[in-house]
Amino acid sequence: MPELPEVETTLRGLKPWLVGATITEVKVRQPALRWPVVDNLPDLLIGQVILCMGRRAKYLRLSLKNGSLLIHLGMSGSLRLLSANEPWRKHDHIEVVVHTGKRIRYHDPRRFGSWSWTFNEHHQLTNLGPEPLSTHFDGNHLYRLGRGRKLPVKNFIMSSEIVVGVGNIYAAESLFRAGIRPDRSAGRISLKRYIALSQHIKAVLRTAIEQGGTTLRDFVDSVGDPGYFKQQLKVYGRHGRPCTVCKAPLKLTRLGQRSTVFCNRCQT
DNA sequence: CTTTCAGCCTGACGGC
DNA sequence: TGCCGTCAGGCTGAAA
Repeated sequence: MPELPEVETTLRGLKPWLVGATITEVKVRQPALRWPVVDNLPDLLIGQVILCMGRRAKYLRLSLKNGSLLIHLGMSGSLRLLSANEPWRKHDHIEVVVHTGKRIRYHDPRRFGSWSWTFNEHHQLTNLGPEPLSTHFDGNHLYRLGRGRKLPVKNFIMSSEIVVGVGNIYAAESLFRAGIRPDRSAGRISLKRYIALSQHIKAVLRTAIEQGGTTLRDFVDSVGDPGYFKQQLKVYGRHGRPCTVCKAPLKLTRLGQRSTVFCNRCQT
């Protein structure tokens, strides 16, 4: 599934081909995504120049003169860069063609993703916490915002108003590396441990971005390879199997309707 | 205010 | 073999 590293990799791959290009064609075959795609999207985009592209949280933003397009890949979305017209595959929902002939295809079986247009500010981007890899995110930030909060620390670090881009996989992995139980209350964790946790979150995400950059470098031809970080996962998807540190069987629990794996001995 | 939870959607998988 | 239930997951908005 697209986590922050895949979104970042997608951005880096598409940018050179799209920034500065003029949109010549837009086809929406399936507008029923997370939110309905506006029906005049082609009119809004055709003839416009893509001025710049960026990422905020797990959103990709394409800035045009009149406004901007915000794309979220949801659970199963991917963007493929095509050099020529290709037959539409099942679950290909949207295509954007630019004047050079390059085209991007949006593919999303579960349709949890979104394409939203705005003339000014995207409301989805307000109330977002800092980027995890920025200097605005550190142990002090987590400690300060965690005071008085009773929810489990895993849910806390997965909240986008606290910090963005930490999904279920990376939350579990960084908590294991920091030795913190995922069900511990956010308000009952020391500054020292939050400093360690923030550092592990950064390290895990950085590694995954590097891996994405390696495995998905040719994402032009194949997108969404889910195996890129798998070898490095120490807890996610490994419940019942031995802890890599103490060999005790890893526990499975549910927090906030999310499956959560942890080591009952190493995480306290 | 904080926290919980249903809902969106398809494909994979297990049990019968 | 096929059918049916369950699960997976990010994010929102409503309920508690």
